[in-house]
Amino acid sequence: MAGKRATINDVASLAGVSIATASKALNGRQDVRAATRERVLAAAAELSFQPNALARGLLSGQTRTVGLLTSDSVGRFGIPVLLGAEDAFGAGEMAVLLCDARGDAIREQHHVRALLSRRVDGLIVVGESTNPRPSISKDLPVPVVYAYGPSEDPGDVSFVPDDVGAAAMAVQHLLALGRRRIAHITGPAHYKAARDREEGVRRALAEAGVEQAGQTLSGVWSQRWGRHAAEMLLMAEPEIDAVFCGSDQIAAGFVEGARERGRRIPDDIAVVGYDNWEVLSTETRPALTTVDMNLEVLGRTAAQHLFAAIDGKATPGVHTLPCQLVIRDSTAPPGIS
Amino acid sequence: MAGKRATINDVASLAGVSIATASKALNGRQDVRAATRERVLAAAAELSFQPNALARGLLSGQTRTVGLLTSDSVGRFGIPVLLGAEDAFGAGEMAVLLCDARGDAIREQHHVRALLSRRVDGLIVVGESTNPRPSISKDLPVPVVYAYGPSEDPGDVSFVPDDVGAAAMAVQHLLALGRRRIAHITGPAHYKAARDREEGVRRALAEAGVEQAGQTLSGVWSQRWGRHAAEMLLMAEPEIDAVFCGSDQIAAGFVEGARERGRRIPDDIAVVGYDNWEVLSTETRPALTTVDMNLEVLGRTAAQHLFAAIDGKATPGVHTLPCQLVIRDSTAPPGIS
DNA sequence: CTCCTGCACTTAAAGGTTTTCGGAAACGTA
DNA sequence: TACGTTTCCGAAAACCTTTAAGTGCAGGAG
Repeated sequence: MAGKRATINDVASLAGVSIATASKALNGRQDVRAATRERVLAAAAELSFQPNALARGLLSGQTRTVGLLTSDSVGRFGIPVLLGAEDAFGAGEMAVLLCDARGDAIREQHHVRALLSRRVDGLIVVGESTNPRPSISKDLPVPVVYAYGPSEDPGDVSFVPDDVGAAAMAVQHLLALGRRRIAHITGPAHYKAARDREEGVRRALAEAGVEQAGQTLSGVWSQRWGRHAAEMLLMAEPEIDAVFCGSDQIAAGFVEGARERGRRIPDDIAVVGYDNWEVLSTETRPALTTVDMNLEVLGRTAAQHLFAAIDGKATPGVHTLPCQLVIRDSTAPPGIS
Repeated sequence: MAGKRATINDVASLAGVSIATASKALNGRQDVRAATRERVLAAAAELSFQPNALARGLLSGQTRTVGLLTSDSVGRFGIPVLLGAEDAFGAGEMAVLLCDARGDAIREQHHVRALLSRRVDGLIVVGESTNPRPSISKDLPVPVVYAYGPSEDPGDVSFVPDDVGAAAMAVQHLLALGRRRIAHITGPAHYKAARDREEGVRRALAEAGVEQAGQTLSGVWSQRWGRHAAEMLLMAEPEIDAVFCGSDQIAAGFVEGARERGRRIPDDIAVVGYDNWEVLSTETRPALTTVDMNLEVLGRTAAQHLFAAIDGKATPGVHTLPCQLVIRDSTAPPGIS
């Protein structure tokens, strides 16, 4: 802990110039003689001078700081988005002020006020699910971008993964493997993610003229439910040859349950998961074919559009970003496994 | 996006007082008449005035902001620490500026400079492992606290989980269950965490006068290694009745491998994991008895001590925080399972 | 010689808030 | 009335940086 920090004043007097000249020299302005600039730079280095971002921000009205407001403490979806955003910002010298509202609207309001008082240039709001959430953008003096969970207000800027398209892609993959008795196990129906993925399944099957094997099974997003669903499904529809699961946890549970009932994965039943949560998707046996929502890309995109919005070029609406199917052993063709 | 933001000047003129009086009224100072204070508060509410934290910080030299510097992008350990810190700060109106160095020293330096230029009041450095890391505190004008990964400099303030004690506790738990042929499978020996946990095993066994079953098996922190280790171990030491694993991933793999070889968990072999990574520890069958490092508590403690250090009351040294054994089915007494 | 131009630098203002100090009014006391 | 005390409020400085405007000087053109 050194003493008082050097100001541009100290630099100027050490270099024997005025603070205006010092400022110009440090910022690379042109009307400074090379020799003078050299002296100033040397003085700054000597004092290890760091310009005070507060003073600069006070003057310019720009803090080069954005607030990131997340609701899911556990961070399973928020973290990749955060990393993507931090990545996009890091390149441009931006900083991220992180706040966790813990799903509490009051706390969220509180955090928004605190961020505004710190004069952030913009806000990214990360939802805990893809369900639309109340807008906070009303009367806010800075632009806001919603990531993962879109705003209810279509005038806001939101970025969400294309759950419908991804589910369709997963089913098309199963169809391409020759599977025709395809079932779907997913999470609670009050999740838009569950409904969207079901919709994608329906579309892909309709397009191919194939009937879904049994009803969609809605439960929770857990491994336990996957095991339980395996029991029920294999009882009701014993001849299924493929299952698309709404999460990797469900898929891992299904694999376990199906194997206990003597089904081989992927030979008897091909399985596709969702989320590409590495600890599950790559470590289970067989490794899971699964949908990767590209959340880091989503976060980066949201950050880039926040930049644009700060510069006045907002692009209102809910933008869906494509997902990616990561193919692994759980849908390998029969001959190979 | 409203127009220009209200300043205390606007509030003062709307209330018909000077800015000094407005400031005093807003900050609850005593030498303001009640009626005047009322007028000022009403004016502030009317304009939805938010004091400019930059101006305030410029004057007071305190930004009520701390920097959190993390190295592990994946965030398995960083995130809980971050949440704990955010929790401790949130209560006191502090904000967290998040930076991810991605394990790159250059980038880290860059971030430190950026944070310093923003005049953070302090820094928390979160390591990616418990291996000691180079200090950054030298000549820094603000206090620094290290969490999870301690600083190499004993003059710094560091908080780490008590890996030795936790491993001993895990082994004592197995001994209390009557197990006497206890093996240990863990991660790479260049991790201090692996060496510490091994040391804890050694101490607990020595104290009880029990020999370890076979050599400690060092591999990687993966489920795959756990499966592989199960094969090797059951070949070399077929009569083991308990295994302490260096991570939940290894434990999950071991359970799988042991079961394939006909061992029942926990009846034949009791298993203890490490990390309490919920997706593994609660969802596997049987649910894993495991060590919880209380990382949120660690983060919160680090944050609180950073507060203290900001106030000039630093407590140098490496402080170890106790872990907690979470007992689940994988070590249930024989009769019950 | 005067005027103009361009260069290198300085002065001063601005940005929003807090705080110290001083002033004015009201009130009580002699 | 004169004076001291209390209460409430205002003027101005301070924090640090950037930038518009201005100053002084040298050299070239007329």
